[in-house]
Amino acid sequence: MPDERRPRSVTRADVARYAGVSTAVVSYVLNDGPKAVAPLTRERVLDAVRVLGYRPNAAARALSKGAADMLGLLVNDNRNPFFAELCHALDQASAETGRSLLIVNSDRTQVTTSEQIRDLVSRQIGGLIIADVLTAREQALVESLGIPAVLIGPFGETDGLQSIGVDFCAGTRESTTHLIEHGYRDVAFVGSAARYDDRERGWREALVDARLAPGMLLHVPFSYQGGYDAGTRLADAERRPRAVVAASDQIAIGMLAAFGERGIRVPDDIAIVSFDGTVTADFVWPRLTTAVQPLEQMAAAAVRALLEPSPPGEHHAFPARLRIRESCGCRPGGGE
Amino acid sequence: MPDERRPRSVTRADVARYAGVSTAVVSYVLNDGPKAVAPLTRERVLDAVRVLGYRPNAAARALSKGAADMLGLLVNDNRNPFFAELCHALDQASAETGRSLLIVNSDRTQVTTSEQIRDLVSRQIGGLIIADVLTAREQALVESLGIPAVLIGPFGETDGLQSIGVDFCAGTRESTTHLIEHGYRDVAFVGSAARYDDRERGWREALVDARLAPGMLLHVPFSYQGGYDAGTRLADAERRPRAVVAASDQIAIGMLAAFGERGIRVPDDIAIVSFDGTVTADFVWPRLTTAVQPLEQMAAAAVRALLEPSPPGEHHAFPARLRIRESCGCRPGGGE
DNA sequence: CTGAAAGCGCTTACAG
DNA sequence: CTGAAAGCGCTTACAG
Repeated sequence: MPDERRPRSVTRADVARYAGVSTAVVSYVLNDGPKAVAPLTRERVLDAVRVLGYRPNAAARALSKGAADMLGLLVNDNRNPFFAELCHALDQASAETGRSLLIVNSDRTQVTTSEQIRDLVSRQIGGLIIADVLTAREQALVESLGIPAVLIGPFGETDGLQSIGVDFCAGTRESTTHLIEHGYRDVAFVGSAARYDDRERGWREALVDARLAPGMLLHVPFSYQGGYDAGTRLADAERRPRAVVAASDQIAIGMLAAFGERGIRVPDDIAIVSFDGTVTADFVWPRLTTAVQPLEQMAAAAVRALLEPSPPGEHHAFPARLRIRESCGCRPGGGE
Repeated sequence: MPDERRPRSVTRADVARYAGVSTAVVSYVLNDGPKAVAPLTRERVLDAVRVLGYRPNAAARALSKGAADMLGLLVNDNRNPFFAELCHALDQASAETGRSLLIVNSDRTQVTTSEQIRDLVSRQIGGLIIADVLTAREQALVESLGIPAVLIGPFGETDGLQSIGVDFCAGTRESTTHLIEHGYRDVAFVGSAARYDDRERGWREALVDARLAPGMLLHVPFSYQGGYDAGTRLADAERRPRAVVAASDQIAIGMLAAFGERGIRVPDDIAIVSFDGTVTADFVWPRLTTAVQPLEQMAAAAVRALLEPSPPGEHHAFPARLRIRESCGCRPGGGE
């Protein structure tokens, strides 16, 4: 028996020969076009494919068509729970259109993001999903490359690119109002200093609506550590707020750790609401009341935006939905 | 000005023309081989590349070479924090060899894992990393495809495939022993029923070493929910154990929620150690004492195993390192 | 050290 | 409805 390892894979020509047709016809039936094929011929081809175990070579197809059945995703760090969930949703959504997702983390030191974008494009991706903040230069690069692109995540809207997000302002306003309805008058906010982020504004507006004085405002990175640091500062404040709005679940969880460490009880000593609706928020104690982002819908919209692009600059904001749990002081499932 | 969108990209032929050489020479300099090129010619080519802003077409290259500069990764669910960190490490490791990572989640209902494997291979990936449990059929498929493959994660070793993991038995044995040294005599174990998982054995051996009676044993899925359920059962047990070994951080965190909900204090009422060393373990309260898996090293080893394959069946186990924090009853950073 | 040319496996006008 | 053939942009023996 000759060397059988990595058998030269069967090619379109083999299928054509076996079925007694031209390779063109094989293409037509496999791609359902662009030409019609007689039902009987079609059956013969399909049969040959089955018998031979034929699989098209995606690279050849990509070269020929000038486009691979792949989408690119640029994300800062797929370990961040929110982005991990977003990646997953995007993988699903793009798989539903028969495309694979090439995920690239931009938090790498050896390579610039521009390099990564160029690399993605050289792989003939059909579109680029950006779940990351881009510098003006980088965005200009993306626009000049001429491939469909869409921004997704908490990065606001921008001229020149389509974008998908949620209504952060309304979401935070609602959760802040919820806290106020619990009777807390002194409501702090912990979020990022990013100017594209509307969560701070939502919090502010809710306080104004309720004619409350502005609460304590802390800017930290979007991470457990950021939340932990904020929690520490809140705990040590001369007048500790009675409630706090966290801009993300991660921040809230970091705060929980800082509070736990100091014996500060949530929600009894300080109530918390947060944003995102990641799974982890449901498995800390107390469970987090959080504004849930509809990731599946957002992901589907992002993929759609690549396949049938809208005008650049167009922004689609989905509503967040407040999920009530224990951290705000409610007793869901308790005595309702 | 004519239509400038998506300018026909500059090709190797353009570069060759501009530099006044053949396309072969362009290839030689860009790939550093297989032929040598005169220094001056080389400069001319490099210059042309710069001036024209040339980028090789990866699809053409893949077709020509029969291999894309891509590695495939099959993972059950990239949202699981441990696997999210593993994905990230693998992305880094493969990027370091100039390859992109095509990540595919197998937790999809519309498509079989075998289909996903075939799809990956049709994209001409240079190797397949499997961070997932495979059925015998699926593994046979991988082997028959003849591409380099490696199993990574808590899935043990297997004939026919190279694999990378950590020494679960020793790791758990060490953490269990640590608990015992705290004076706890009644140590439970919460893990999976998987026969490839050696963590249960490590726990058992530590108890035997200490001449302790076997503790309570619970089998649950590797998830927050699994941990939560286990925590509930532990809490409701007629004789609640004094300490528990969790097979993963996620399980431990789920247990923490169940305990928190019932007012059971950790570590005062029940001490916990877990496994994995994910970031989240450091930001719950109490912080988890956990056996850390050296993900970067494991990822690098996995990529290496693809590029210079070892004999199938070969297994490389890395040691886990116990990270002491508060959940076991220690006071790290406290009064040491 | 360099070039002309075949080939990788597809897709798709162009004829019939 | 089907086929012969050019072309996608690379790589790499094969000559010189």
